[in-house]
Amino acid sequence: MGEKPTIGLVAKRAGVSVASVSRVINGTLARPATEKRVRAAIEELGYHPNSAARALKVQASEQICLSFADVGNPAYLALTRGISRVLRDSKYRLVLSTSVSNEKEIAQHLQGLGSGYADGLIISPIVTNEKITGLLKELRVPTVLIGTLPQGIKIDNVSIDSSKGIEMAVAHLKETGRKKVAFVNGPLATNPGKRRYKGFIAAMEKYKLKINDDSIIFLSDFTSEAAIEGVKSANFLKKFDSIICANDLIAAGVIKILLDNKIIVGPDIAVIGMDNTELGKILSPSLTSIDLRAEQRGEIAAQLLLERMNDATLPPRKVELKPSIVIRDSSQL
Amino acid sequence: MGEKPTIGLVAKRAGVSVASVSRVINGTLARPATEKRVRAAIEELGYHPNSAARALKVQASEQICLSFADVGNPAYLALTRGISRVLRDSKYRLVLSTSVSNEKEIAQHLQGLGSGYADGLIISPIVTNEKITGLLKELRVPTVLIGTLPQGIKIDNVSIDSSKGIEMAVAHLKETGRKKVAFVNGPLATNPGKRRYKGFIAAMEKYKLKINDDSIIFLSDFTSEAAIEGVKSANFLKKFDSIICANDLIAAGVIKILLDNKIIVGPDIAVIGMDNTELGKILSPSLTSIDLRAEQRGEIAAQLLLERMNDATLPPRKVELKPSIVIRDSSQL
DNA sequence: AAGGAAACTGTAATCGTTTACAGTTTCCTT
DNA sequence: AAGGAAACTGTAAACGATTACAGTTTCCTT
Repeated sequence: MGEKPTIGLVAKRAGVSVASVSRVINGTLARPATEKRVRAAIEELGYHPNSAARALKVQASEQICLSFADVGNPAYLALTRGISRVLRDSKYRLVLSTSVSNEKEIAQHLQGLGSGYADGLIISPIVTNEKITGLLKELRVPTVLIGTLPQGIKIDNVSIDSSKGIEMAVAHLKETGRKKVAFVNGPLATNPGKRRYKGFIAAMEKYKLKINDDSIIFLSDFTSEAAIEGVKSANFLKKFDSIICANDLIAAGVIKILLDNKIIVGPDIAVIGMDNTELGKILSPSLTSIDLRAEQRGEIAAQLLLERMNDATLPPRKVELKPSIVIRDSSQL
Repeated sequence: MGEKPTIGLVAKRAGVSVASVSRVINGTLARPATEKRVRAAIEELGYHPNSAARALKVQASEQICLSFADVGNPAYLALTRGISRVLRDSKYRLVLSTSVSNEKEIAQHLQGLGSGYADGLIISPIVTNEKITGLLKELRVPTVLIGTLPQGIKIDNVSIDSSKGIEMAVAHLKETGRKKVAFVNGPLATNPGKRRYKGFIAAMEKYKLKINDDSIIFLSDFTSEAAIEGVKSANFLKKFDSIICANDLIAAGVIKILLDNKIIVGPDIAVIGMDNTELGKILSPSLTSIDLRAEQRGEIAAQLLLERMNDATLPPRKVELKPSIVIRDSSQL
C-alpha cells in the first residue's frame, strides 16, 4: 500500500518475470499456476497497470476525444449520451473538449491531437471554413464528423437530413390547412443554419406556399433567449398561422411569447420545433417536433469510429439518417 | 510529414540535444539563438510532444476525471459547464465518466483511477454507501466531491444547502398565504432525495405548516416522466394550494399535469422548482425556482481541485453555497 | 526413458519524454 | 588577457509498460 505498485513489484511478489505478469494482464497465455500467482499478487498489491506507460509502448491512448462548441444545447447532450453509451462497452475513455468556439481554438485543439492523447476524434463543428477544412484534412487520428461534411474531405460522416425534416414540418402544416408559414432560424453563418434555411425554401416551394420578405427570421443563436429577444413582438408573429423553429429551444421561446400574449398555440398559431428533445413532452401545449435523432447520431458516430480505429483501410463512410416528425399538441387545430 | 516527429528528430534538425529541445518546450532556459532554432525545427516538423511519454516521465496525465451518474439532468450539464470553464484556462483535459450508475460500476471506476489516467477527480455520487465511502477513503488521487460528503471522509467538498433552499420555498409560500404545501421529491434512496426530504420537514415545522400523510410524494427518478407517471392525478394535486418540486424537471411535469387539467398555475396552485435551470424561463407560466448554483458549484469544485493538486498539504476544505430563490410567475397569485 | 514438439517463461530492448549531473561556453571583472 | 562565475548544453538514466527472441520446462510419443 505504500508506494504505487508497478509491474516489477507484482512480478517479484509472484516470483515471476515482468513479462509473465504483462502476459496474464493482456493475452493470458500462461500456465494456470503462474496465472494464479500473478493474479493473487495483483490483488494483494492492488495493482493497476499504468496507462501512460502502456500508452507509450503500444502507441495508443485508449481515449476518444469529443469536441463540439457548446454544452448548453440539449441536442448535444443527447449526442454525448449516445456516444458514451457505445463507449462504455469498449475500452475507450471519453475526453470532452468543449472549448472550441472560435477558429483559433479549433485549430489549436485539432493540432493538439498531434500529441496523441486520443486515438480517435468525434467532432461536430458548428461552422466550417477553409482553415478548419484544411486542418481536418491533415488530421492523423481517425475521425468522424457529425454534421455537414465539407467538400473534398474523406472522413467518416454521420448526418441528418434536416432539409427533409423541415419538409416534413411544412407538409404537416400544409395538410392541416396552414398557409402562412414563418421560419425562425439560428444564425445563417452556421452549418445547421444554412442547411435549415435551404431546406425551408425548398420545402415551401415544393408545397407551393408563399415566402414573404419577413417569413424568415435569423436569430443570433439557437437558444430560447435569442428567440425571445430576436422575435420582436407577438404582433409580428400574428401575421402567420404557423411557425417552424430551428430547434426546440427556439420553439420554447416562441411559444412563451405567444402564450404571454394570449395567443392559443395550436389552434391560433401552430409551432413546430426541431430535435425532439425532452423539452417537447414537458411544454404545454406539448411540442410537435422534428426528431433529428441526436442520440442515434452519437451512437452511430461512435460505432463508425470504433470500426475505423480497428481498420484504417475502410473507405470513408457516410451515414445520413432520416428524421421523423413527432406530432403533439402545438400544431393541432 | 512522413513519420510522426519525435523530440529526437527535432533535436537533430535544430542541431542541438534532446535536452535542449525539452527545455525550450518547458521551462525555456535557453540561449535565444538555440531557442529560435528549436522553435523553427518544431514548426517545420509540426512537432507535438507525445503526451503519454511526458505523462510517464513526470507522473502526471494532465487530465481530470469528472464522474456522475446521469448525463440527462440539466443540473449536471450546468455543473459540467462550470468545470470546463475553469479547466479551459488550465493545462488539464476533462475526461468524462458517466458510466457510474450502480455500485459495481462506481467501484470499478474508482479503482480504475489507480492506472493514473487522471491527476484529479471530481465526483458527484447520487448515492453513497459504505462500500463507496470506503473506496473514496482509499483514493490516491486528489478528489473533490460535489454533494453530501459522507461522514469521516477527509476530502474537499462543495455542496449546496438544499434544506435552506426548501426553507426559502416554504417561506415564500407562507408569505404569499399558501397553507397546504405538497412536496414532490425524487427517490429517498438518493443523497439529494434524503436531504431535500429532511429540509422539507424542518421547514414546514419552522413555519408551522401541517404535513399530512400524503403531502410528500417520492418519485422513481428526478425526471419529468417520473413526475407525470408518479403523480397519479390532478385531483390529487388539487388537495394542495402549492407544490414544491425537487427539481425543475419534476416541476415541469407537475405543471403539465396541472395545465392539462385546466388548473391555473400560480393563482390556483403555486409550483416551485429547484435548480433554476434554463427551463424555468421557458416554461409558461415561468417557473419560480430555487437556484442551487450548479454552475458555480462546478467552478468552485474545479478551482478547489486545481489548488489541491498544486498543494497536497492543504487541509480538506468544505464550501457550502447558499441557494437563492428566483421568483417568477408560477408562484404568483 | 529418451527424444522432440509444444507450451511456457525470462532477458533485455524499446516507446518518447524529462532531468540530474557533468561538461562546455560566455561574459564579466580585474 | 586571465580567471572565475554564471549561463547554457549534452549525455545518459530514468519513468513503467510490452514484446521479440531465446531459453527453459512440460508433456507426449515411442
